[in-house]
Amino acid sequence: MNIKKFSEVTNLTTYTIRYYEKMGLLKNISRNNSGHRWFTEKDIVWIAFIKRLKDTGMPLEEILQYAELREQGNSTSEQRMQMLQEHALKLEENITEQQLNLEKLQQKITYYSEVIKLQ
Amino acid sequence: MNIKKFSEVTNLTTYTIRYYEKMGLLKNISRNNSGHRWFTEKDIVWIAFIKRLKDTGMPLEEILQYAELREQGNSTSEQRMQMLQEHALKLEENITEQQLNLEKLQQKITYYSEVIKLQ
DNA sequence: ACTTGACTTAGAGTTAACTCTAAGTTGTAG
DNA sequence: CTACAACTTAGAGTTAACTCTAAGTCAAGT
Repeated sequence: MNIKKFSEVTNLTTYTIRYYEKMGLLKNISRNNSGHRWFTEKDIVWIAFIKRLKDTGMPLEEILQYAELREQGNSTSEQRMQMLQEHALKLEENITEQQLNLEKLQQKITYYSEVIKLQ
Repeated sequence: MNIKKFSEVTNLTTYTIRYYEKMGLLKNISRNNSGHRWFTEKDIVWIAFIKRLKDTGMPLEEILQYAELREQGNSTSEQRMQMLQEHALKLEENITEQQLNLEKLQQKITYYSEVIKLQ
């Protein structure tokens, strides 16, 4: 598919897609015979994974490191696994923290509803 | 306490504290007789709340709106409660999403450990 | 009196992650 | 064969949230 279609499928703007390619997150994107990018299923899967890492708070620079290890093939599996393990641990901690934050907010909301009742 | 001490207590740099004041998040900070800011317990509590909103993904602009309602006194309690309710809802959704993300990452880690075992 | 160090201000600089512009090329429809 | 839309590139501009600089004031210690 062309970049327009890919941008619809991935929900990224064409700007962002080219930016990701320029910074090295997307490699070996094939081109059709008029020099335009041609994206495939594999690219969709890879972008989905990038988005998951990003949405869970991994900075693009770190995702780039992962991408570069991936580029080097199977010999880097262990390093990549380790990156994911560390990230998953941070994520777990973050979820716990957010659950506490949510509780505190709900307490404050309850407090507000008491105050409003008395007005 | 002076800004140095306040920065230690709140874990914000003095730059950030002045920035928050300049943008309107901190109002009516008192001054000592040489014109230096003088922070109190109330300011610590308020900063802690700002940080909670920020850490749960609320942009400073929105926190500023909240701060301005707060400034206007009790008549805005209902609006503030509504802001918090909407925010808490988003946070709840986000936590659910992150839990799914964590599961997916853990699946990937499991997959990696299988691959590595076979190498 | 003078140095030192913490404070003050306005405003400039930085960083991450986009987002856009300008100038040019290519493929298809009329 | 010409208009037009979609693509290409390099590089500039934007936004949020800081982060720092420069130039100055002030209080305490020697």
